[in-house]
Amino acid sequence: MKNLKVKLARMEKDMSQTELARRIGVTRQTIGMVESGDYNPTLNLCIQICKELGKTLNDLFWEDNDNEMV
Amino acid sequence: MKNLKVKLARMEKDMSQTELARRIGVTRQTIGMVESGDYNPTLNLCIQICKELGKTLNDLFWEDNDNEMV
DNA sequence: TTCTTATGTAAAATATACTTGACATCCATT
DNA sequence: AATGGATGTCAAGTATATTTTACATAAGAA
Repeated sequence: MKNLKVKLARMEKDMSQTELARRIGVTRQTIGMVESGDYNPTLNLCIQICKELGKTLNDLFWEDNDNEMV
Repeated sequence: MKNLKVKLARMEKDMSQTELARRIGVTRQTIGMVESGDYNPTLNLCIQICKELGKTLNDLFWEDNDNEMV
């Protein structure tokens, strides 16, 4: 299942996968896999993504709150 | 630097490293490294630890809130 | 004392995260 | 039509997370 939350947070910042990857110091492909794959990234990678996108771990990587009521 | 938050959360549940590891399906050493090492665990491992200990990613793995005021 | 449980640590093997390089498609410009 | 930016994907290589096995110490119970 896709991680739409990362993708959305990135697009809200008007940032390309390539740009996000460059800032973090990983490859474009790695970002792609985080967003679109059944993938198991490293905690440090998650944290760096969060910080670059101004989010927290719970925001982007904690269990899906997609169907959550406000 | 140590991750005291995981260790504390585990001890609050009166659970040994071995028991936590067994429930999660990893090795005792892995739990030990998470708690006491400069270590970069996998997101899935972090999530499983959180769920077993009744905590969230932010609780146990987000930046240190140790000096946080309540 | 002896036995057991909990923990720390270390070296070698295995599994897998991440890189590198490449090719393809789609879409917006020129 | 042609160029460039953004994304998807794939195969092979490298780095590192996790396992396995093992040994050691400390503390509590029998």
